[in-house]
Amino acid sequence: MSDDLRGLTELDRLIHEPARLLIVTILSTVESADFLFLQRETDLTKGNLSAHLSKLENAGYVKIEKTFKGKLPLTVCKLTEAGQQAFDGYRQQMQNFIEKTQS
Amino acid sequence: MSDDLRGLTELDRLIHEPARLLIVTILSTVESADFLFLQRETDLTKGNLSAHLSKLENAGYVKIEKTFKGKLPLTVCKLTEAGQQAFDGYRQQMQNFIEKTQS
DNA sequence: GTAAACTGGTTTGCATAACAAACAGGTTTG
DNA sequence: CAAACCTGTTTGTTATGCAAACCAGTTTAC
Repeated sequence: MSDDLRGLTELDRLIHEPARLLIVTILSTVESADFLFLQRETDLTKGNLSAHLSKLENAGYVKIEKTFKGKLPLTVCKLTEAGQQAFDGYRQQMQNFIEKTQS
Repeated sequence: MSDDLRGLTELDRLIHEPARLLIVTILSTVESADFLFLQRETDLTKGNLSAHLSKLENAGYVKIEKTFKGKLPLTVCKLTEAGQQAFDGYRQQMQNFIEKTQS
């Protein structure tokens, strides 16, 4: 295979998934975000968002803190250093892909 | 959701899949390519390549012609106009995403 | 001349993953 | 105190990627 394209086979699938790419992108622009804010911003269903966040948490890309806002549960999400690096790396790979395929 | 990121939710999943993105990228650089050439270039298994090509064909992104080279079967693949447009559109969306998230 | 190995693929079976509906634990409202 | 609401999680279904197994035909070896 042409080396220029090798990167495509190494894309981080966890970041590559559009819903998670959106979540991570949003998280990269804020200090932290709570569950309902993320739901509004992403338009995902709660179930879907919950599942994606769990995957990102298991990967160590997002840190999730459960607290309370008054008496109601509050789930606060933050991109970790590893998450930020994975995001940066992904964009770098995509940038490289686009450059290599410039028409 | 911030409009800058809206595009992420509209990504063409057919192109977005890394294996197919690789196939389409290769096809965009050649007039046509036969099955075994694509297999060597992509490093996919035959089964996998066959399945991905079928999806691209069903989507109208790739045209597949079955002929013979001597007495052996020969499967020739070409990116269609629709496929080229989908590929261009995908790169445009990704380019836009990268620009909007420039750090 | 036929069995074995090879060629060029396709189909099948399985393990993951995305998605939304249903559920759950707690709280406020009437 | 029951119904509706809030903030999420779990469950069931469907689709997807993957490679092993398969298949039709061809060449090679004996």
